[in-house]
Amino acid sequence: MMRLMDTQSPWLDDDQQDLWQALLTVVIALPAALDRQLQRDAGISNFEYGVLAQLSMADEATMRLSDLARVCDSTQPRLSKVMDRFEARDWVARRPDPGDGRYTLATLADAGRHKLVESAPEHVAQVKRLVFDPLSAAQRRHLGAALTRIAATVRRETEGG
Amino acid sequence: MMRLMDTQSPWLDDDQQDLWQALLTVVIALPAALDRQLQRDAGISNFEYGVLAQLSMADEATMRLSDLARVCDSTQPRLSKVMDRFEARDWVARRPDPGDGRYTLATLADAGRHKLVESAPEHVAQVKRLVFDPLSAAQRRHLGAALTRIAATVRRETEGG
DNA sequence: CTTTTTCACTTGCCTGGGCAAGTGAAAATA
DNA sequence: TATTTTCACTTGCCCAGGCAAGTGAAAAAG
Repeated sequence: MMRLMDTQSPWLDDDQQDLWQALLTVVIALPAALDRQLQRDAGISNFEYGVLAQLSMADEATMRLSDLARVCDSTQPRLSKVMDRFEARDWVARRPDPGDGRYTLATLADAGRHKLVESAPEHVAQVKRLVFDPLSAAQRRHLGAALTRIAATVRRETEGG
Repeated sequence: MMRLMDTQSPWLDDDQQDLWQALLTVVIALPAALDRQLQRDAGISNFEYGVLAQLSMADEATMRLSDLARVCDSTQPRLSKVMDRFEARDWVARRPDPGDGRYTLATLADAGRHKLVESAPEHVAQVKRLVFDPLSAAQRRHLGAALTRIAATVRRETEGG
């Protein structure tokens, strides 16, 4: 029930239903599993880890908050509050962009980089165990290609409104 | 930086990094996009939609809460609070399992089924647009296979502790 | 039969995050 | 130059969800 087979119908067919269920499990349970590991071992969330990692990869470990929000798939208020916490622990520093006072530049501080380097190995191991180990090399390639397309579509949806 | 190429290293190589970034975007931005659509059009979250859908597919539209929590990848407190809201709107009814008073049976009520049927078309259309339309038939098969493996691994992680 | 343990579920407390309104800076308009 | 609009970011209010403690029922132990 709740699904008809006609390909033109508004419903999903059986194969689509299976894919969709698997994707739902992944988008719900995978972040939860990553959060549990990082919270237990490092006291930070998966999202916070991502913010530190993105900053660390930027030139001079510095980015505008709006750019950082975009690459982290974050809203501005959410990132703003994460930066409040990070600044309180001296993991990052904020300052107005000298070129345009509307922007704010965030720079990863030593303590923040240390936190990232310290928590990375266990986190990466968890990612490998949950995502890469179950797949063959070919499956990884296919998965990467498919996810890249979906990610691009979702990003357009998010930004375009 | 933050990534070395050695396959034995604790880091991800470039291809893995790309896959991982795409997966992060999907697990973060896809639920957000689904939530926005459902919240706007139906006033419910993606998770709440999933609860209604799972119940609707069960025999007699009735399930034990613990089973429902499992198929929805939910904790028990989270599901318990969703059921509070649903019961307040007469979308579901809860009663003790006659066979074992520790379990609670949840049954989808008419109003709940109506809500599901009413909100399904736009939601399914959104899923098709964001997930299926960007992919070829072959990519869908490959994606389904890969996600099924990852989902199984994550479920084991979640249940096994 | 009584007591203890093990369940399934719920409740309370606290934090994270969404949205909408507020602030301050730069650009556009007059 | 003065005013308005646009932009990047922050703040306040509210609600969802995680965790740990609490409740009530069934099984196990005595």
